[in-house]
Amino acid sequence: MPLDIYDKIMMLAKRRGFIYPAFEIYGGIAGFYDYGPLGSRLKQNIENLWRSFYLLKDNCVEISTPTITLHEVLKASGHVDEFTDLTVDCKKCKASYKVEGIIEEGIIVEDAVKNDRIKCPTCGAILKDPYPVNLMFSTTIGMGEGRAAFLRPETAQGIFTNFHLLYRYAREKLPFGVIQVGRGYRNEVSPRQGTIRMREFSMAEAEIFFDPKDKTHHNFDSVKDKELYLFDNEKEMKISMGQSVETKVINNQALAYYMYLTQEFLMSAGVDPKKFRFRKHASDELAHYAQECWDAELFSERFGWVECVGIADRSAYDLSAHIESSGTDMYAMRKYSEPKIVEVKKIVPKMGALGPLFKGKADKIKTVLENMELKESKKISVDIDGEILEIPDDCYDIVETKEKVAGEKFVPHIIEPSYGIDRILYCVLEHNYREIKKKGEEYRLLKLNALVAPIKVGVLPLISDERLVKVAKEIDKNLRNAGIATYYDEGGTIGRRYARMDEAGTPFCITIDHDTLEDNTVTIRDRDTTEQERKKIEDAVQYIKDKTSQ
RNA sequence: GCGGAUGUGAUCUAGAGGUUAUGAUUAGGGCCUUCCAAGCCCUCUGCCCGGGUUCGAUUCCCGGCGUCCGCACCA
Repeated sequence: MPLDIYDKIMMLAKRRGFIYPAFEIYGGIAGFYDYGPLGSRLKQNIENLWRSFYLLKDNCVEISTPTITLHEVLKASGHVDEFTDLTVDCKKCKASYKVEGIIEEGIIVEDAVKNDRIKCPTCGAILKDPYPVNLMFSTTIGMGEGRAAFLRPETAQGIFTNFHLLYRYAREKLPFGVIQVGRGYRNEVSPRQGTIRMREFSMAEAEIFFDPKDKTHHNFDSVKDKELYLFDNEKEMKISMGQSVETKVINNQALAYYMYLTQEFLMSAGVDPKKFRFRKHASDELAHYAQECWDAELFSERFGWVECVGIADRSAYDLSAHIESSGTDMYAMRKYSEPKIVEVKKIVPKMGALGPLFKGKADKIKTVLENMELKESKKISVDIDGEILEIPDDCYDIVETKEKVAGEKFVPHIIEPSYGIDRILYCVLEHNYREIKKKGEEYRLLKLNALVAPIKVGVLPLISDERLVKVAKEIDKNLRNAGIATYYDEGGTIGRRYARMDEAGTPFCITIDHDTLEDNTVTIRDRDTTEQERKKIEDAVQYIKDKTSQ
């Protein structure tokens, strides 16, 4: 079989130090890859470019939380239950299935298991002994029993569990956004598509907290004429931001805005616009927490359309879950323009009467009474640990007071753009890989965008003449001191060195020749045109800086 | 997870039950060299792992792991 583009990219990636299979000397393990020197830097550059969009353009803040996450967090978030699939194998035809997927409609999984109602969809045999499969890596914290924990399947929960603190940090104003860049872990059943599906992967997530009554975005007007490439599972369309929200193709401004930001980011990272689209999730493929979700998909010649970014409206799901499960107040306040005066009828317990009558239970009764909604019925009874107690009239007063109410409490909604960095990185490599013929010979190059290229400039003395080498090394040092990633090379011929830089995706090369010694000029070679321009050394440095800084 | 195919330096590849396992590319050193993988000389790196059969296994058999294809899975 001829090598396809994936094979070629993985070959180049390994040879040039972008991507290696992890633990290869011990046989390797599916779903794990190492980033080599160039890959690491490319990944960092992509991540930092992403940060510049969210931290600077959108004014989010960044936090960093542990990858090991307490069981309680993921139980509350729904991952423990939703990530666990009851699986069953057919001994006859050796297939395995999710129980949920193959039982008759309307039957509960537990009942199906109990009553032998799971049939193999292929051969019809009755299937027995289902077993749970959880896609999260589990571990324990501490010695002995310890506390149950998982490696996080997403970075988002680390942001949610800090919401009340971050809300204070944002000085109690919505909307605000928090980002996190880090590793996530999923114990995939059979990861098979290189860095597209890894068991440990890098993700960049933003969680933007909104008042559910106001999902507008303050930048929306300035970009409302920009167009988005959308695919609603039937047809592709190009539609302006403003129109997409008006016609409810996209539910709200905020969602549309982060889609736009995503599109801009991916283009700056060097994605081919012809291999990009947003696809809307059908209702049956939505994650357990999502209300609406758009994926940014990038086209791979090997893998087809690959989901690289998910932009979901998670509504109040996560914060509500953590409020209920932890008891922490994670509400936000919608302040009235002026405080409202509200007349309130309150029950004020008389402890002098309650105490002697109910003794040890009096304190609990007091708490219940104080939090009770006052109803019309005359008799008041309370439920204390399952015991219904009637409270005589003389144990409390009903007091009418006027209270100032500053606003109403609500659970913020969350819009979550979530990026799979490794997938984006692979697609960027694939979209920018070129093969051309040079003098009849195969010639490979990576046309990486200068913003993300791991090496910004190759510094090359035309020949290994001592005088040229000396100047070249000096220029190289100055460039690095100016914060520009360089690669100094004096080995072999100049053509070979250009070729090396082309394969590494380096956008520029500075060549030091004999004229340099005369007049302090160098040539700058452009990777994509191979054309050269002669400039003063200082101008060349400035030129490279301008072209490559994020 | 199931079935099939497959595994030789960093990369691509030849090979046979038996001395020191091909060739090319890359990489390193040298000569040469005033702009796109030129040439010449030298050099480094390898039979996926474990077990079995055999006097002898990188080669045959079994298992594991990796990769690829199909099925299932991918919240």
